[in-house]
Amino acid sequence: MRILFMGTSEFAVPALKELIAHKFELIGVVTQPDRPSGRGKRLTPSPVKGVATAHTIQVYQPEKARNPDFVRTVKRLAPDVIVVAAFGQILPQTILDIPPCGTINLHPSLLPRYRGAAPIQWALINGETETGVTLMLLDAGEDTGDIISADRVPIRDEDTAFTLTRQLAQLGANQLVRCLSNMPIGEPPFAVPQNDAEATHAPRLTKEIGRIDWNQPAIAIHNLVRGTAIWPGAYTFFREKLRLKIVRCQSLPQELDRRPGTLEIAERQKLLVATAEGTLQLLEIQPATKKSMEAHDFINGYQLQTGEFFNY
RNA sequence: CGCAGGGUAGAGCAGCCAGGUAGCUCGUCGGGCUCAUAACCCGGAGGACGGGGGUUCAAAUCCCCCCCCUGCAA
Repeated sequence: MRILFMGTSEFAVPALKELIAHKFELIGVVTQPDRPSGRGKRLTPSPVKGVATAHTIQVYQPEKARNPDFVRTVKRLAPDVIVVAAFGQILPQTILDIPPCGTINLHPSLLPRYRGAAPIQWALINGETETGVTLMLLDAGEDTGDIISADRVPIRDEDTAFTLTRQLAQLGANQLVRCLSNMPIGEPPFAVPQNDAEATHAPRLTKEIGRIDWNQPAIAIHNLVRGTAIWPGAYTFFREKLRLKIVRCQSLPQELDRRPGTLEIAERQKLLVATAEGTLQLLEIQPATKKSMEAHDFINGYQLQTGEFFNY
């Protein structure tokens, strides 16, 4: 079975690796073009490209998937099935029509919930206690295609976008291998339509979403920290201009009886912040321009005093 | 040539602009106080200030080159 893989980010890597490990016939890998990235704007290949080239698989990097040249290329490759995972571009119907077995997409949520670009992040931000990864047939809509299968996983309190992404990526990869191993010949796998009435949307995060509002309950802020961990991070401002990213924290039920955003140092080493409801204990902090550090070191190095506050 | 901050005791920071015996908080070691302590008091160890050159009577501080770290941006 001729498989064309399309993916870009870290989430797609386990899927590609599993396909390689199980010796599926990969006729090519499509990924986003190398982008200027990182300090100094060096041209950087996507994580998926790194894996593909390491296994000497042909790589295609169209600027636009709907580009006629690229569509012709896909036709020429004549894939039986296209597998998509975190590719980052909308595929035009002209491409979806090509593979006789359909285009299979790996989506890290329990569809129809959390359709869109940032399902893992929003599930965490919303404080969900369960999520999953869904295998579906891509259609013209955004994550609206028929569902092939889904795996559920509980979200633990210590989960962040990092841990969940890693976990769901691996689960999804296994699920994909299972599906491809049982594929019918010459036609798409069995799938059932989504219930659109239950659909919710998980749009791409923006930098502004990471800005902490201390007038929110401690639990909500803690969830924001977990959900934005990969990017943009949950941040606030200290002593007027210093941007601080909260890397790790914990929400406590106790009330500080201070204005939200006010700091309190407890037992010489605990960094507490008053919120609208409950208290947030900061465990790990990263001031802009510094490496992330323990709250304890932050208190010592910056000579923190109870009563100081965060601007927001 | 994208913008910007930084590398000073085990950790986090100050000192650098206006060169002249290296400082703060924490940790650590020893002693004391205490029923006891992560609390408090006293004392000690630990740093050729990222690397290399230069200027100077004198460089953590001024000049040049290199290495490394980080935030933003993408």
